[in-house]
Amino acid sequence: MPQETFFNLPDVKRNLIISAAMEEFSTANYNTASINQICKKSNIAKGSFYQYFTDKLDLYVYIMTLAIEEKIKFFSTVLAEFHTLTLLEQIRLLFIKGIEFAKSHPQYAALGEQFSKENDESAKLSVMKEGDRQSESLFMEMIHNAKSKGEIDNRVDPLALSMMLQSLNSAVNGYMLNKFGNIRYEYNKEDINNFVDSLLDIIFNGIQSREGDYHE
Amino acid sequence: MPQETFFNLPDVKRNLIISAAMEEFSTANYNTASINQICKKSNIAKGSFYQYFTDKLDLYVYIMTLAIEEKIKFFSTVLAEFHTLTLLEQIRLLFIKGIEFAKSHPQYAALGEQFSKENDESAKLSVMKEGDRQSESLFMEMIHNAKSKGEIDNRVDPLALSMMLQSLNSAVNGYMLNKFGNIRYEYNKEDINNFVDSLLDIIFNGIQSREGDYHE
DNA sequence: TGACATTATGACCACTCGGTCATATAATAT
DNA sequence: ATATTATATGACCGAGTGGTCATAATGTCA
Repeated sequence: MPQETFFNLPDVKRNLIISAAMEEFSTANYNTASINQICKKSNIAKGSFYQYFTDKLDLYVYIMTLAIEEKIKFFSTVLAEFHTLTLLEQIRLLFIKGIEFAKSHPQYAALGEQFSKENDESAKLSVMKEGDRQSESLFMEMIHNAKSKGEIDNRVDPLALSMMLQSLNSAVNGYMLNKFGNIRYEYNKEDINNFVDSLLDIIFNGIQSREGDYHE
Repeated sequence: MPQETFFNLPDVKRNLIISAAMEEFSTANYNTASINQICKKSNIAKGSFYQYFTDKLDLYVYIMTLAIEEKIKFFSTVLAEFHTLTLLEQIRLLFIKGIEFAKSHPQYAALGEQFSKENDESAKLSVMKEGDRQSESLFMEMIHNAKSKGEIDNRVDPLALSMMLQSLNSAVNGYMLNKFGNIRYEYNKEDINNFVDSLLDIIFNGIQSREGDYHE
């Protein structure tokens, strides 16, 4: 955690440092990101930086924690109404909300992307000790719930499905980010919904030839 | 491409350099990987290195190209008999072979992992200019083939399915690598087969409750 | 043996890195 | 005005980076 000095800073200055750091860590990985650059971008002296943060790792964990908190806040309203929904609706909501988050918080999304690619194990561990961990078990919980309600077939392997959903979730985000990175979200809302529904259709109905209409 | 001098080297020495470089590039990303370390590991002087390769990028592209060629060689026999198989068999074969490749060529697999996480865009571009590109269109081709044969439902979105397969393919590999990284492959052959089949079952039949047996 | 081309070497260059520290400045309290 | 505390600063450190180059060693002909 940053020193008290950092939080005593005027808001403008503190936010400047934060956004400079976010820019750096969303562009480069832990080892490549440069404290010097962050200092330059935020117009503070090197010595000042080390009065706010004990070291590079301290800053890294702080920034990543901010991103995680923002994401949790964004998803909290969704999760609250989860128990009223079917598995299809739940997954759909998670996918759509994930894309929405990336659209409305591109900086945070880029930080998450970087983090998932991070090479430095100790940096990764330090961040994970601080928060998160829930998304993995979230899917598992959803699956078990749905199974007990008879929403999904008994033959489905929960572990395989969970891995599948996790993988798809991040793939969809990455895909959308690359594809529509610079276009305004509103414009593609329909496309995105259609794409997500196509994915869900595969997951729920399979790809094998089937006769007639959806037998839902 | 390396200089002629490099290929004139005695096999032992040349291979030592190659394996030292592979070790480095499978552990660190492009910017973090160190020429100095590679020289130390392979017992050559810095000056010698720069008589073999024009610069770091030259070495990087060369090493990655070797890995790609090895992977293509490994898959070529499989691809040759593809036209005789159903989509299910094709996908199954790709998944299983992918895991086998990672097991029997862990170094190459690690290089691929690193490459997929690479931050340096110019390094990535240089490698892609040199080879590859096929896996993306391979899935699409398979899907269109299967559709024309009536193997999969008309309602399935080819793009969504292609992305799904790609994503799952790499996820399965990463998952297996993490899970069984240090255990011998033979030991888990059954587990792996079962897991892949669970995934394929979901893809082909969906997860929605269905009555009776597989209606294949 | 001597001439010539090929390969090997490591000190050296300019640069960047994360981190330190003595010192200067500003703010607050007495 | 003085003493005390909190903040700001940038030169400096040791280490590592990719890359260069004059020089030394080796191999190959005549």
